[in-house]
Amino acid sequence: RSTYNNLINACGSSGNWREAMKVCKQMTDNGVSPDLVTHNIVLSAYKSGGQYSKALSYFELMKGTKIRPDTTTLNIVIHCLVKLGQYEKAIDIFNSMREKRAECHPDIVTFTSIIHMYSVCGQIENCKSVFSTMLAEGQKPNIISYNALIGAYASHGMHTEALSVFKEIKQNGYRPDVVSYTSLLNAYGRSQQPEKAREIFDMMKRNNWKPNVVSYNALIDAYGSNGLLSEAVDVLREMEKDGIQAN
RNA sequence: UUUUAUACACCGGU
Repeated sequence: RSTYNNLINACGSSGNWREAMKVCKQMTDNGVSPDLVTHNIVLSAYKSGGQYSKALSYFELMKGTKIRPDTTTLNIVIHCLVKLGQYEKAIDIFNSMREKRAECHPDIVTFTSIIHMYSVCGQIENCKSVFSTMLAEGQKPNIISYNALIGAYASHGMHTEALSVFKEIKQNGYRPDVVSYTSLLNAYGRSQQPEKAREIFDMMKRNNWKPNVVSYNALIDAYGSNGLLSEAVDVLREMEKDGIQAN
């Protein structure tokens, strides 16, 4: 079964969900029954292939089996619901997970997904409150959850709030990573402060992080969308000089 | 051992 699971996963995580499903069928044809991990891998295969509705249908089928979903299952389902804009349903699942007698409870991934969801649907205040709820429920944040919060503020140009989360990361003994810096950079780019964006970019380098193609793109965008076209082009050169392939 | 969360741009679809 592990062999099949690995094979399905190999197909699915490379975006090849059709192939993943073929292997899945082959597995049952050969008398090997899927387990919870198989189901999660299949859901994940649909998710990676952008087949969110198919994932939800599969989840419905799964409910008719003896295999109970776990937190990972529900996390994938929430992810798909958010992609489809079905925020209410995502919240329903989240709330049901938070009930005391629930079979599986939210973990750090669940909370991060919900923070991201509120960011996507523009309810930024809720990002912060979900983060606070998470802490109150004894779930320690990690760099990804912090980044989700910075990203939420950044996507709305709320640089002051983004910066305060960035500082909080350090105060709590974590180290901001490339995503943290790039998100903060975006917060400035989207609030018409390209020079501040550049400062963050340079700070990232000084702290021994290698900006990746996303970071460079973000800086180019910070300049470009604020009318500083020659600076934007200069970044492209800087990028080549630093050995980062433009995309 | 295998499954889930966060950053940019562009393009296409509804």
